[in-house]
Amino acid sequence: MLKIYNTLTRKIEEFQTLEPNLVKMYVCGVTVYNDAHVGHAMSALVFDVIRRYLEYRGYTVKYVMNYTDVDDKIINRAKQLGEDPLALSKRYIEDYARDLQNLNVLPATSNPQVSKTIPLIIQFIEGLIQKGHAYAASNGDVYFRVTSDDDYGRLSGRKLDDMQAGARIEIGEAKDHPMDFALWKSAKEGEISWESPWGHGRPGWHIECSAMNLAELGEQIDIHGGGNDLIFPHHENEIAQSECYTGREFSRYWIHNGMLQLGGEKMSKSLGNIISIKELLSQREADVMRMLVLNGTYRAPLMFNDETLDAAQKNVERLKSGFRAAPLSAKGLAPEAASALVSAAESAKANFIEAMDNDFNTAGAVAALFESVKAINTARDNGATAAQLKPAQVIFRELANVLGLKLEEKQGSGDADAFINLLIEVRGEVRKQKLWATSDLIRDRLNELGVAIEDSKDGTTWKWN
RNA sequence: GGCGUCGUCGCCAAGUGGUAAGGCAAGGGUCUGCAAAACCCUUAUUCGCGGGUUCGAAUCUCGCCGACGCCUCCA
Repeated sequence: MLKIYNTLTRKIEEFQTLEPNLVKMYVCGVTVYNDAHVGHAMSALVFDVIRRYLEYRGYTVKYVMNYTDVDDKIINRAKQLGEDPLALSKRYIEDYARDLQNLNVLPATSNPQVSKTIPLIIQFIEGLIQKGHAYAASNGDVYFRVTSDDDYGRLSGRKLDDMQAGARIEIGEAKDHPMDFALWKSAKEGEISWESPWGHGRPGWHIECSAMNLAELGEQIDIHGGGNDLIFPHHENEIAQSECYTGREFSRYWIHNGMLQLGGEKMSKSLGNIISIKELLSQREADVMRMLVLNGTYRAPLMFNDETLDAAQKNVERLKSGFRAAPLSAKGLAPEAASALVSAAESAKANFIEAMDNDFNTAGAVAALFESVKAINTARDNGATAAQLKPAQVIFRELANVLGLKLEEKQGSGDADAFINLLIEVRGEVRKQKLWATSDLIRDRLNELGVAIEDSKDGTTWKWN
């Protein structure tokens, strides 16, 4: 039985879907005006693993991740670059999609965009006004009336009275209540805008997600995800809008990932301490970033630095060792030992599922993977043939896939293989003659070129580092 | 100040009332000409501190200390 921590109730709850075997899941995507950073990667990876696991458990997952392509920051950046805002956001949408692909994140079922949801957003706002939950101000803005929603503050655990102290009203805003938030913003001169009953303008941030949710998944969804920095005000406001509009419970489960910590601080655009996904992937395999995330708790802050990345890289290397081939000359395992290997793999699988069922305990799941590796490597050391390793490796691969780990040995171009094999062969001859200095020279020089040599009783093998 | 998360081996980290998973690092060993890789063994009587509940607590409860996040755009 899958159990999930629900931010809304602050409890671990049994997971039950609205419709049998179908999970409707919405995850807040990014505002596309710049390169996505490793913090975005963490969030994307967390929800990718959740999605993969739900599918592994037999659910069909409708996975929606939006792009915010209309926003102040986009408009400002476009102005700076002298570019059309929608052209700019289109570039970064394509860019982010590539980043996600490079991180081995499965594509969403759909990626709605604000700019393509405007009519529904307007309709949504009109509905809220009709029901008395929103009002058009004199300046052309439309605001949500927070006092009209008795439940306002329920996700973040805040009371309206407590919130007022910190709230501030920007100059030019015409709110009835300081916490009222914009559903529609009137356009400034020369800004991108759409025609609406309230004049030219564009949607506020929060209404976009409510509208795209409705468009893609309907009135009620199973899981809403995002970073925990979105709990307030973004998700709070989404709940207010959606539930006031439809009169029904919006999302059953709210899942929030913790923030990536860079040098002890949260990484964010406003702090400027950013490492882009592209920078990271130019130095590390996608599996390394994924392992970093998997080895922690998705809800907790995650330390991102060279040390934690190195540790993650070693974990990845170790897991890869489980897929190494058996030597051709392997003499084979006794039947009991071979079946013990299969039981070990199946037991690891059971532990894996148990861990993942417990609020996606990926660290526990990774530990189960290490169990598999150990069993496989021990069997190989004891002389298991390729055929005997196979069943355990198949299970191991299945579990690695659920976590989205590729665990591929690095491939060279292929062109060099013949020459490397030749050098290995020559080295073999030299070793027969006990010319160790020459043999070690070849090994060292190949190592410098990224080729790792491994001698064993059964001959010499090599791989790219 | 308000809301929330969290403090477990040198480091990362699981554990959700029944007597401390896993990885890295470290030490010893097997294999090897020597390495590397892999394998085997060792490494927390103890879970921030102090009370309480219980036959029994890292796990529940109270207090304290400390870290972090949100309360303004943010994954």
